[in-house]
Amino acid sequence: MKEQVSALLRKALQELMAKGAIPGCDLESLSVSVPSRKEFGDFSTNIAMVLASQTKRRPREIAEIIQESMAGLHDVFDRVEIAGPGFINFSVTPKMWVRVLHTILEEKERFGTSGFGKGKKVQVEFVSANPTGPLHVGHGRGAAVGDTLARVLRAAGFEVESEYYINDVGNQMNILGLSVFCRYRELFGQETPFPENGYKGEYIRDIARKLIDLRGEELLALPKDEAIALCRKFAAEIILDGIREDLELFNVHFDHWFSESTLYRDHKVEHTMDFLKDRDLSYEADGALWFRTTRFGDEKDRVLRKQDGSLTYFAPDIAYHKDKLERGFRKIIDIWGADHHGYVPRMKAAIEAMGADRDCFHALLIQLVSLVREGQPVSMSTRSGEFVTLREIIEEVGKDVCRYFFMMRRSDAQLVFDLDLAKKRSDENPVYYIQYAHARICSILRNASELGHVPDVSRLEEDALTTGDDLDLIKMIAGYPDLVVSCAADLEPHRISFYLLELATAFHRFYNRNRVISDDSRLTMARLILVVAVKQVLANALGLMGISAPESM
RNA sequence: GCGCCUGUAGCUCAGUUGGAUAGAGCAACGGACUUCUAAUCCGUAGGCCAGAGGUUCGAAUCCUCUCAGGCGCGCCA
Repeated sequence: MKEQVSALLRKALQELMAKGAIPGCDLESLSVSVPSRKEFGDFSTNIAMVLASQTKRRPREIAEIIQESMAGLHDVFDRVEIAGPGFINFSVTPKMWVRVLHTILEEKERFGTSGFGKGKKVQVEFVSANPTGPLHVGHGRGAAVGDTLARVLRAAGFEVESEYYINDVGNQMNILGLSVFCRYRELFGQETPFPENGYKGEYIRDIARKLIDLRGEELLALPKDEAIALCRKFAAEIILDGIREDLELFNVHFDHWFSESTLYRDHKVEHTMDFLKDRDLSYEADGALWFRTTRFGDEKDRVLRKQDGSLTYFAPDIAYHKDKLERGFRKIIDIWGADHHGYVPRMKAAIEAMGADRDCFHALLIQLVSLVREGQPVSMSTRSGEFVTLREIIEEVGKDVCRYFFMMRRSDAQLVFDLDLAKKRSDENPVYYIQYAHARICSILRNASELGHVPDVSRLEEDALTTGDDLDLIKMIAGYPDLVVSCAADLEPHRISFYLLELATAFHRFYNRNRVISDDSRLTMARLILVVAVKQVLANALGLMGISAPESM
C-alpha cells in the first residue's frame, strides 16, 4: 500500500516538475511514512518541506500545489491534507484497504516476501563456536539472531546462504585433546596433572568414557602425541554432533558447514599469504610476518605469522573471507560476540585489501546474555566449565520461548533472560500472548466451519468492513511487507518480535470488542477473511523467527 | 591513555535511520466473563529522552564537550 501511494506521489511530482510548477529534485530520496498519530492520516510525506528548504520557498505553498494535483484521486484517497509545517497527509479509502486482504489470501505464506534484495548473493555466518564444548546461552542468542536474519533476508529477496565456520584447527583443539586424554587416564586411575587452561566441564569426562567404551585402554599404550591426536579427533566429532543436534532442536539450520581445516588442505591460507606478499601488503619484522592493515584504516598493523612460526587466528580468517568473496557473495554478514568488536577494523581492512568494497562486510555484534532465576543472577563462566548450555534452556522453557526471548532486544544491547518469566503461561509472557492470538483465530475458524461459514475471498465485499477496529487491523497487516524490508535493509531482525507483539495486541483488542461470527452474513464473511489474513501474517512473522504457530492452546 | 557500545516512565525496553503532542510491556490502582478460548480486554497514573552547548523550518535521533556504566586495546581464539 505504501508503495502504491509512493508511486502515485512520484507520478504527480514528475508531472509538476515537467511543468515547472515545483522545483526539481531526485525522486529517489522521496520519503513516505506512516505518521505517528491517527489524525494525520494513513501516510505522510515531508517532500514539500524538503523542496522548500532547497529553494527558500514556503513549504505550505509547494504543498498546496502538490495537494491540488492529487485531489482528483477519489477512488484511492478520502482526503489529501496539508498539516503542520508542510506535511502532506493521505487518507486511503476503506475500499483500498480491504483489497489488501485479497493479496494476503492469495499470496499466503509468500505474503511479506519481496524483490527488495534483487537476488543479491549474501552470506550470513553465525554461531561458529569452536567444537570444544557444548553451545551455551550466548551462542543461543547468536543462533536465534543469525537464523532469523537469514530468513528475513531470504524473504526480502536476497539469495542467502547461512554458514557455520568450524574452528577445527589450532591450539584450542590441542587443549581439547589433552583435556580428554587426561580424563581418560584418570578413569584408569592414572593421575595426570590437568592442564591449567584445559576444559574442565563434566562433558569432557563423558567423552573420555565414550572413548573407553569404544577403544578400551588401547590409548594408554600409544605414544602420547598420537593418543592426544586421537582424543582430539574423537572429541571434536562428538561435540560437533552435539552442536548440530542442539541447533536442530532450536530450529536453526545451516546451508553450509565450513571447516577451517579445508583452508589448509586446499592451500588457501598459503595462497592468501602469497597474495598479500605479492602486493606488498605484508612484511617481516621482529621475526614475525605483519599485514599492513593500517593502509586500510586499522590503527596498527597485525601479525599473521608469529615468531614461533605458527599462524595467528587472523591468517586463516583472512583466507576464509577471501574464499567467501571468491564464492561470489556480494554482502558478507558475520555475527560475532560483542567482545570481538575490536576485530572489526582489521577484518574490514582485509576485505578491502582483497579488492572488495569494505562496506560489503558487516559484523553484527551480539551482546552478552545474563540469566536470572528468582531475581538472582545465574553465575556462568566458560573457563571453570560452569555454564548453562543452550540445550538446558531449551529443555527448561521450550524452543519457541527461547527463540523469542533472544530476539526481544536489539542485538547490540545486553539481554537479561528471566527464566521465571519465560516459564510463565500468562499475559506477562509475550510468546504465549502472541501464539494465543493465532490459536484464538483458529478456534474462531473451527466454530465458523461448524456453522457452515467458509471464508471465500471471491465473496469479500469491498464495503463490508468500515469500522475503525476492522481497518486498524488491516492497516497493521498491510504494513508487514514494509517491516520485512526494513529489517533486511538495516540488519535488525529484532523488530519482528515487536511487530508481532503489536499485531497480537491489535487482534486481542479487536476480538474483545467485536464479533466475527454474527447474524450479518456479509459482515461475517468479511471478518472471517480478515482474521484469516491476520492468522496468515502472524504465522508468517512467527515463521521468520522460527517459532511455531499453534492451532490451539 | 586511546577506541567501540550503552544511558528514554518505578522496572525491562521500542522509537522505521532528522519529523507533528516521545511509545509499548511489566509493576501500581480501578473496571469487564450467560457472549467465537479471561493465556484476553478497557480505563487511570507515570518523562528535564544522563547533562551542557551547537547544526536548521524541526533533534531522543546528527556534531562537540562533560558525567555514569559495559567492553576492547595479544605474536589468545
